[in-house]
Amino acid sequence: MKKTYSEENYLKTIYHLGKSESKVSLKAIADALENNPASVIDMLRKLKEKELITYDKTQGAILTSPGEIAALDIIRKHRLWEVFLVEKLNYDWDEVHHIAEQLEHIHDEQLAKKLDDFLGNPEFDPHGDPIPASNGKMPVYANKRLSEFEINQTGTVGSVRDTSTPFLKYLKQLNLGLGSKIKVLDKLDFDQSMVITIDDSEPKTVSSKMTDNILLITA
Amino acid sequence: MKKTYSEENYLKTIYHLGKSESKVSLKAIADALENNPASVIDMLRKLKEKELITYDKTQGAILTSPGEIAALDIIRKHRLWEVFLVEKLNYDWDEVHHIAEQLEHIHDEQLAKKLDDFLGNPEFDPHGDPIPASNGKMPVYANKRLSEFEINQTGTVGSVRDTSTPFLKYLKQLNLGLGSKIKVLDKLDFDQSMVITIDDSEPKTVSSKMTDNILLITA
DNA sequence: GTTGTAAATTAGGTAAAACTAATTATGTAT
DNA sequence: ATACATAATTAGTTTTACCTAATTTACAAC
Ligand SMILES: [Mn+2]
Ligand SMILES: [Mn+2]
Ligand SMILES: [Mn+2]
Ligand SMILES: [Mn+2]
Repeated sequence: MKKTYSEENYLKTIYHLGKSESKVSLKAIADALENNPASVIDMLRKLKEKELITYDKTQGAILTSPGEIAALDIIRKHRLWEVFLVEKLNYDWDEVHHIAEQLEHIHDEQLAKKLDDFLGNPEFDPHGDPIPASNGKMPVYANKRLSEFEINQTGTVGSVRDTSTPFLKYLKQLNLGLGSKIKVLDKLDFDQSMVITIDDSEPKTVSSKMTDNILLITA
Repeated sequence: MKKTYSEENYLKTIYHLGKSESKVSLKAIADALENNPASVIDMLRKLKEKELITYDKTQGAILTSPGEIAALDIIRKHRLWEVFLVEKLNYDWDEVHHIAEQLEHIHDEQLAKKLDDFLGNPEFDPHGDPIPASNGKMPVYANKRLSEFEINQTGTVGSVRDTSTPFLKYLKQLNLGLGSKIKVLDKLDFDQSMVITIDDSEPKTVSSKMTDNILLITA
């Protein structure tokens, strides 16, 4: 049962939203895909018809088992291609998302496996996100947000939750990348902003919006 | 002016047909794309509107300069991806065409150049077809059909004109590949079939349909 | 020059995936 | 309980890229 480009994007989005929110509402999907709610309900009915999701207004959208397998397959391909673009073609990590967004939809039975082998079976993509294995299993890794750190706690950057170009550009400018050592010097009560050091350089102040999107491996 | 997947396929097809036939008729395009003539005329008008081709029933379709640049860009990407699939992912040469058919439509300013560099700036794809440079220039190479050879003439296989899976499988079975040395032992007048040796092995008889699709470098 | 066939063209229609503009349902605040 | 705001849904429309079924044009054979 082959899926269209658009169906694949919906499944992927529902999967991602399901990880953070307890209910995947029609509105949330519409926002994530920047589509009109009227378009979204059409597609949700189509996916329901194909038994890739269940949907009703109170429960929201939930992937069925085949739906989740399909979503993980797209995510796997997306992240493998990102590794390829960065490791082999020398792209910067902030340039690859929109290309992987296209490459993830290439259909071929053997492609993901061959690409995976060629890349040396990487476990994480250039943003630190885990690459699902072909059986859908995810490696576990960085999981604590910088925003949840206490004063004086240290950790190593393992992943970023926002992969938009502006955010990644901002991190580059801060000299912050995967593997950077972070220490929290201070935490301001009134807006949750933090003063941190990155690899022991001069202290910098960062907003809660920033610290919420950095995941670390605790020391 | 970005192009759709479908527009790109039409431009590519018109380019290829223009190399072999003097007039690219609507019918020829319809056959090549396995589309209905009524669909083809719609698209030809759209491409004409965008000034990527000229078209009228007597002249047929002709690429304008921007149209040819676009076509060569798709062909370049197609052939570079085929090299990648064969050289890096270990696909066989008969498996890659339909994947390249998808990959050629990935849009990114830097991608073709980065891929080209990564592959070591190859001049020919796995089927021996020349890869246009970014300026549209084609390397020249194998150009004589086996069907045009005389008795006792020899040559080296440099390219195949038909890249369909059945044809390539047939060649594999004959033990014929790029670089194979061919000698013509006999040519049958009544159906133009030939008796040849491949790398000096036992003589084999091949049809004119086959010899028409093999291009050689003459010794 | 009539006739037959193939090629080109017209007219109208469909499916996918989006949209806008109402309308209805739901939940929260007063 | 009422009112307001937000979410969900309906109805109808658009664009792209196809289609089928006529119809018209071109051209070759006789
Ligand atoms: Mn990404
Ligand atoms: Mn996508
Ligand atoms: Mn090919
Ligand atoms: Mn194509």
